[in-house]
Amino acid sequence: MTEFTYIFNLEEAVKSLHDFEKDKYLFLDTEVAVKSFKEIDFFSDKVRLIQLGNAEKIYIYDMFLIPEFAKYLKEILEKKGVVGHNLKFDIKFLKTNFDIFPQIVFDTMIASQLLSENSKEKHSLQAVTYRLTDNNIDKTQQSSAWGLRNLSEEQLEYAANDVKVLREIFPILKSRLNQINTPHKATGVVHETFGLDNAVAVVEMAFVPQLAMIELKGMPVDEKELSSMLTTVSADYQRRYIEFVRSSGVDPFSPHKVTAWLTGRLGLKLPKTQKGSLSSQDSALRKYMDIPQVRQLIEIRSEKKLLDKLKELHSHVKNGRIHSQFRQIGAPTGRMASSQPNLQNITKELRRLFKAPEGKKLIVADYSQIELRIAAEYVNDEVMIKAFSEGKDLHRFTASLILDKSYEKVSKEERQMAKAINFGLIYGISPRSLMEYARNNYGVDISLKDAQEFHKRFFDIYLSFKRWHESVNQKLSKKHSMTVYTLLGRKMTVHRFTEAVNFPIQGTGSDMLKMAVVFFGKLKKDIDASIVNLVHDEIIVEVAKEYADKAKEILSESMLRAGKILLKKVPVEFEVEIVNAWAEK
DNA sequence: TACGGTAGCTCG
DNA sequence: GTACGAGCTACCGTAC
Repeated sequence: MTEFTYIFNLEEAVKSLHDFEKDKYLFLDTEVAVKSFKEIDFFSDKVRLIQLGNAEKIYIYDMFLIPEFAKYLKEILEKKGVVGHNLKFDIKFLKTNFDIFPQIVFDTMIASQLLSENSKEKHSLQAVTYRLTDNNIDKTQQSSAWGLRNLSEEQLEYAANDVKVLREIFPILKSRLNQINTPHKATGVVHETFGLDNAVAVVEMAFVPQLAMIELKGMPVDEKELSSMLTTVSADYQRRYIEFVRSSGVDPFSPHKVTAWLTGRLGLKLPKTQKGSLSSQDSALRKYMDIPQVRQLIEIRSEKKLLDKLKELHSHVKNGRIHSQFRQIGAPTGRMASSQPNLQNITKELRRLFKAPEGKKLIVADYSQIELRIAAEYVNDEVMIKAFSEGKDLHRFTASLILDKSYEKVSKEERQMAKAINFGLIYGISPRSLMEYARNNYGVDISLKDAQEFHKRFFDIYLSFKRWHESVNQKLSKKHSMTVYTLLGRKMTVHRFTEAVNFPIQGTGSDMLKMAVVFFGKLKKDIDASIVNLVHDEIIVEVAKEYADKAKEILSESMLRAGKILLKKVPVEFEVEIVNAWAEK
């Protein structure tokens, strides 16, 4: 049994707050009356209960009965720290229902994810509680009818219990995070309020409310243009699909029938997939592009993809905006993942549909070659650091050294090839894969012999990269696993070579982006500017026209500050532009 | 009919 | 000796 007090009287509610006067932070949870648990609507669904607790007391406030209490809660929730599980959810509802926006938070879900050594581990409150305390909490009431006039004793007991377990898991998570030494000292209000010393955790916690606001704001989209494009593409696709089936007698989306037709009727030679069946993927067909039927097949497939993406986007538009969901730690590296819809893999062609509304502008900013810069800093490669310091284009620079020609004389194609080498080789790509990678991604044909030569020359030029790979290989062959860190101190135990070399680079990139977002949130103050999308090394801000220049300045300052904290030897560069649409840079 | 795995494409 | 990290759709085999 959990001790709690259920409060549905304003006077009693206000009085109860005296018990929290001395606390620096409180434990919080909310229960929401939703129309559909499958499709939670943060704008129209209503918060029923707000549970607040400290070390001694747990109060359950019935917000259906005392809505006026919100203004008192706003006072303390925006001033004190708040501990909760998956607080992005609660923050969004507190914001839409009561205009309450807690910013000093400790999220136990995020903490658990940061500590996790196993990517398959679950991080629900139930799972985390079970792992840390062996206490198996009952979640059957979670999706009960929170809109009922009279809540049952079970419901109230359940609501209080979530706060009780928060109280138990918080100190365990905090102390485990504090046991990890991070190269940068934790500072700021989150560090001070919770006694949280882990710099990565401090950044992640400060990021939670920022992400909540990004989701609520949504990405602006030109609904009219999206609809008309959908109509046009749909008609064109149907016409071409029918024509293709009529002339070839084959369904272009049945891999089995397509490969049989390509090899049998057209006499093509096709590579095998991993499981041994014939592959008809575009990269395998590219060399047969001069055969009209093959070209038509490729075009139909690509138009179908376009059509599907248009449909997906269209289905998510609400009042001219798309409110995608972000998982804050979508990958172990700290990168986010976006879904419903994924706004992180929108093609260049479709980016023009994302337009600032009337009277607004978009600011599109992205770090330049950030992973290479991070890699140079991380392995402390003098040659690469020098090249970056001199403001050289690294792809051109690599090409000039590998091909042994002057920097100025490197052709566009040679630069493209070096780009493939730079990105591939810092992660230990093999010569064979390099050859395929260069062809598939950069349209550059090189022989296996050339690939082997370039592979060797890359490591001869960038000696620290060679030493890095050797050292990782050595450690992994000695033991089954090794622990790797980002430049901020994000930690992971890895078992494979590729993970060991990728994690610090990609992870530092996400550290940097999250820090930049946190800085922007602090610096922008009252300017009417909101982040509307994040794509790994890119920040997109929507801002009122008159503040566009100011917001651009603040965004630049934020990105620079984040970059300079993590990169001491390599200069940070980024592009920032004020635009109407999220079109090509 | 529902679910899980794979292939193939998009992005950084 | 090995590029890495995601999401979404379609297909296909398996379980109910």
